[in-house]
Amino acid sequence: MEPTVPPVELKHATVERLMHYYHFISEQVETSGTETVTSGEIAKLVRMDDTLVRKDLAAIGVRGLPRVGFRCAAVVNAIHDVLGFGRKYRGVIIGVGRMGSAMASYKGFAKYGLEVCALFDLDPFKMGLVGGGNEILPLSKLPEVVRDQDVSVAILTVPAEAAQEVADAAVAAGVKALWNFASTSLSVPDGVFVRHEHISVGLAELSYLLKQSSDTA
Amino acid sequence: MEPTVPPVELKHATVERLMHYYHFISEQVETSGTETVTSGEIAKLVRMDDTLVRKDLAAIGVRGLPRVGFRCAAVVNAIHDVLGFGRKYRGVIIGVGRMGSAMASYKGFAKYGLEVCALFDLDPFKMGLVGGGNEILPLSKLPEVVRDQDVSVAILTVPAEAAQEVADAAVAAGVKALWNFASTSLSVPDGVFVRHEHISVGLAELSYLLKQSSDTA
DNA sequence: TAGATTGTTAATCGATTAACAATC
DNA sequence: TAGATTGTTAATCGATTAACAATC
Repeated sequence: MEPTVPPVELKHATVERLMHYYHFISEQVETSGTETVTSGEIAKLVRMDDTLVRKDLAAIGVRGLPRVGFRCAAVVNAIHDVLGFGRKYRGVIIGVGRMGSAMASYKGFAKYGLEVCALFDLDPFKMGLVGGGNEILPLSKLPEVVRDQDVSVAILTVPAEAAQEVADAAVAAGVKALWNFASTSLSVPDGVFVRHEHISVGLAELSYLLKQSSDTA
Repeated sequence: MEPTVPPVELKHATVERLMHYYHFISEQVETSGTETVTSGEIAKLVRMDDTLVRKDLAAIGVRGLPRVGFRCAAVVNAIHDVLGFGRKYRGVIIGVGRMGSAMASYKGFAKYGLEVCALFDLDPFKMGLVGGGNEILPLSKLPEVVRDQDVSVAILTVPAEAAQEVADAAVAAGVKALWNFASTSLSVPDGVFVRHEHISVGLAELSYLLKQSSDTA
């Protein structure tokens, strides 16, 4: 039996838009139990053109019905499948400071397939402490854990100064992707994916926005 | 005296790229003390075309020198000025759970002009506790604080279910921008800026990436 | 049926890249 | 001077939007 979802190559921006639809439609279904949604409705709420919504949905193989729209469940399932939320993959958190601790006890990762299976820190005084059900290990154990538990992702919540060093260790240990929460650039070999979650980009946008509005005012 | 930096309207993507240059050049200066940098060098490290780098720098009024490149200090200062990092503005954190606590004690906001001046929570048992030097207040105090301390930004670190309600309260209290860390969409009136810091978008990208690479393998 | 909404092709728009003269 | 690098115009590319026939 063929999969309902065709193989697709999605752009970064498309993934972001799909997540937007995903949230929006899931919320709609939860709160008002709607069965169907039109591209126009989605477009209005996410403030974009309805054609683009239809294009995006067509790209992931969802078909709508004229006069009716799209089945909410079909859209949500298609996004779920295309983005691979049903697959399980494992990650480790490196750097158990405030941010790392918060991440370690966050329960929302599993919904998208990510299981955090170990915590690491550079500080020897933290060894053995427990966060979110996992013991904190020394970085020297990283290669072993990555290999034995088939870890794909290293979540970096270390200070900016330590980020490159830790990234190198994670890459050497064999992770396929880095999820970087440190405010710094990282250089990694080709083939390793890096997702930067720079809080400073958000800050920059806010700062710029407020400057603009005060300039205009 | 005219400002050295012309008034500019920057796109979201441009702000993001500028931050990338900003980090990269600052790091270079710190570690190797370089005085100048060429568009080609920047381009290589941030993996884009050098023409685009020159366009971006031209847009914020930085001029380079043929055969030499751009003065690092000039670039960093121009970005600093255009994005308004020198201006002070105030924010409040609403929702002092793990994430909110981590944010409350984060020292990196000031570098970009943001000062966190108050914490709020819905939980009456948290009232009076202190995080990052600020006492936790009930949400009922929000309008007063926003007015008296000229608060521009509300940082939302509440659970997704509470996000819309809290957003409404913040907008009613008069903030100009919301910085949303809850995994949910928000609807706000026109004129209020929302920056979503959806961790689930990052998760979606990782999930999709790992799915793709396992499909190809 | 009539009409709203889809799916898709064509047109537009903007962003990126190529090319190259100007310049230090 | 020779040549590397800038600044900028022109060309390309891709993404968004408009238009509209197909369809339920």
